[in-house]
Amino acid sequence: MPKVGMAPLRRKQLIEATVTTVDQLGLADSTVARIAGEAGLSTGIISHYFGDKEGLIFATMRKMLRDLHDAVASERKAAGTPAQDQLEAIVAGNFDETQINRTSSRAWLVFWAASAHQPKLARLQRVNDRRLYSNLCCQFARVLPLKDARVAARGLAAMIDGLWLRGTLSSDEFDVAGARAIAYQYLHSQLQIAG
Amino acid sequence: MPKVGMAPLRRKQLIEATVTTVDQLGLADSTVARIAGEAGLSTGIISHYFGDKEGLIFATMRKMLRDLHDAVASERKAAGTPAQDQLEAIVAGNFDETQINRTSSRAWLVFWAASAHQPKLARLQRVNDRRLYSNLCCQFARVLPLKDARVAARGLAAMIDGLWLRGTLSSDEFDVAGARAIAYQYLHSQLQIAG
Amino acid sequence: MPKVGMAPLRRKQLIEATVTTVDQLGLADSTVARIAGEAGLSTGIISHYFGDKEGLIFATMRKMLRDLHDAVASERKAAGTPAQDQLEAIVAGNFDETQINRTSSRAWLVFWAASAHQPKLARLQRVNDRRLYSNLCCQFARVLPLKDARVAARGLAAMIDGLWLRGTLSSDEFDVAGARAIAYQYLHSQLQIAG
Amino acid sequence: MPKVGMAPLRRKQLIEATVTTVDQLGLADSTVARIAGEAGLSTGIISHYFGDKEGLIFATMRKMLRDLHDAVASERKAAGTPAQDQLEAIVAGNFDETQINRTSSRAWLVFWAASAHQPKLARLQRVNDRRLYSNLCCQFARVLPLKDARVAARGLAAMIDGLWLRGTLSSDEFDVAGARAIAYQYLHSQLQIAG
DNA sequence: TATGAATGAGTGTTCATTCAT
DNA sequence: TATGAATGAACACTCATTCAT
Repeated sequence: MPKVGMAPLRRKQLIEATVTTVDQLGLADSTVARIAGEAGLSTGIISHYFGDKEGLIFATMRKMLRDLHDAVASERKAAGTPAQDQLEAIVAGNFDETQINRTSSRAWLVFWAASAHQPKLARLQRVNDRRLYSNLCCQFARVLPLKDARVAARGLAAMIDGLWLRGTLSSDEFDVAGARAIAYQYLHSQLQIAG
Repeated sequence: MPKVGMAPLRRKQLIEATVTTVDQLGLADSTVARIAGEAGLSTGIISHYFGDKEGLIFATMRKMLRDLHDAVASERKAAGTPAQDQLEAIVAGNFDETQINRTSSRAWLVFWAASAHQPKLARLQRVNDRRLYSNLCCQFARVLPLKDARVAARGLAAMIDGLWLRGTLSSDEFDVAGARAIAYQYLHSQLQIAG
Repeated sequence: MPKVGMAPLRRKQLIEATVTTVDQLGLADSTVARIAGEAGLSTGIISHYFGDKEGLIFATMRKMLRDLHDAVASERKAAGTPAQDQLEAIVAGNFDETQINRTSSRAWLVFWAASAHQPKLARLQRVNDRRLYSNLCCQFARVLPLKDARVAARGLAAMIDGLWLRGTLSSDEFDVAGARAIAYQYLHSQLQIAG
Repeated sequence: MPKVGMAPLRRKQLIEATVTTVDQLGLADSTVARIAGEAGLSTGIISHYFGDKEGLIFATMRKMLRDLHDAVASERKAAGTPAQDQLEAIVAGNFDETQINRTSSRAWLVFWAASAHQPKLARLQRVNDRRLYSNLCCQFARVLPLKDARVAARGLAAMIDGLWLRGTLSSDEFDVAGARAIAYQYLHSQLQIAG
């Protein structure tokens, strides 16, 4: 008799195996056989649950975006309501441990690059970009003129992504505290324009 | 005697075809046949001049780094000697037209991601990272205490890369002027700490 | 569950197809596509069962050595215990129908030549050479002084291989009876040294 | 002005480079580029002097046969006229230093195997086989009934080839003296049948 | 629900050959 | 006479996908 309710478990297993494999080998060398092997399952299972490899990659990137969203939401919930608190929470969420660990961040980089040539991934990535910008913009607009808020949002978004990118590509350990400090400093300098 | 002196021309042709193809199709779909076809040459020529595909990719990334270096060097030569002028020149060089055009910048992104799993590319990319940081640090150190200079350099490097990354991934045209303004503003805010 | 227990059948099919193809075309023209086609299978199956072409060639040579060993063992089992009987059985085994038919013997020649430049094949071939020599030496030593036994063994081994080689390269049908007679005559002449 | 009379020199250079390369790499890995490189010449030169690769291989095998013929002829000339002297000279010629050195003998083996699937090489090899047999037969027939002479010739030819084959494939140094002794012993045993 | 044997199109690479010089 | 740049067909091998079980 077939086991029932395996679907969510299998999907989770396969997505985690994909992140791990992509981190270790890159997207080009992440064959379905290796991903399935990493999950301790057979190759056929992937088409069973995700249609094809592209579907698995898509689901994996979507899951990572959801995790990032959750990390930010969690920080914001815990923070105070003032604009500065909320902005700091967004920064903190983006540098959350779940986001900047080696495995995740290298997978992120790979998916970003892939999104340049895969419309479906590009759509996901763009939603994410826009959300970060619009979240920042919203908060800055509470205390800055809209024009300044937009610039500040763009600058802080770039700062976050840039710190993350350089941290990921660096051979050294990601200096999270330093990165956060730099982002906060920028954030505060933008808020002081208001004062 | 056979045609002589073709080597530099052929190498240039093939490297340019690689950038074009990588921009259009991504690294995964940039087969040697397509690159050679883009260059109007045969597949065999690639191994003739670059050994194998990896050699061609490596040479292409190195050429892009050289171009970036040239763009920065050119801006710095044209700028005044004060730290602020030199720092602005470094920013300007990184947002030079040759660097932020769609073709180049998408190829850049692809190579960055690839460097995460190809040691040879990683070395090139790391040299580049370090050079940007060290150039910035050097100039900041002329007017800031070393500790502050380091933070400012890390922040500005991240800002440059972040603006570039978001501009590249965005579906809209790269707003160079806006990006430069944001970077300059950050740069100036860091210098004012000194004053 | 997928079809199971196909492995031994497929391996057998592919090895036989290899012998056939090597006989007909030589090793250089025995492409994996042709071997797979001869077996009525696809090219991918070769790497599935043998890793790569080299693995298939190795397995094929090993199988041929096993067949030769079996032919000799079978003759020796059927023969009497005296040294002369055993020696004749060894000769007979080497000229067994399974060994001197056109297909096998031409494949043998090809593998011998290939073993000169492929260490793995060389090892197989050397084990075979040594076994023939040591089997002969053992039996001769029962009735001859060791020194004479060694010479006789080397001579008879050479005679067997030489007759086989010339029979294979000849354009005429292999005259097995004649070859066996010449080998027996040499064998008897060596044994008479004892008497 | 073009150099004249280079043809014989170039042909010699290329043939020697072919023997060397075939010994070191085998026929499959002896590309025209490597052979030409070994000779210190360019690839184009081969088609210039030999038409194509096949022509070079053919010329090389023919040269080796000529060398063998010369070695035997030289020994026979130096030997007495009696049948036994002539037969011993034929054996000696076949085990001449020029024939059993590692380079030559491994090239021989390769060409033998190749002749199984290349009609042009097969013709050369067959002429050689027949010549050895017929030379032996001729001499044996001077002292033995024709029927016995034929058997003796076939046996001695096989003995010579077999000793050579096993000496070549062996990992140890070729024991020429031992090989010659075994061949002489067989030769003498055949002649004694007459007495 | 899950397997993994089997496929065959697609890839990077090699190499004999050609030919302008 | 001699070169070596250039070609493109042929090759071994990989891998996403299918499907009988």
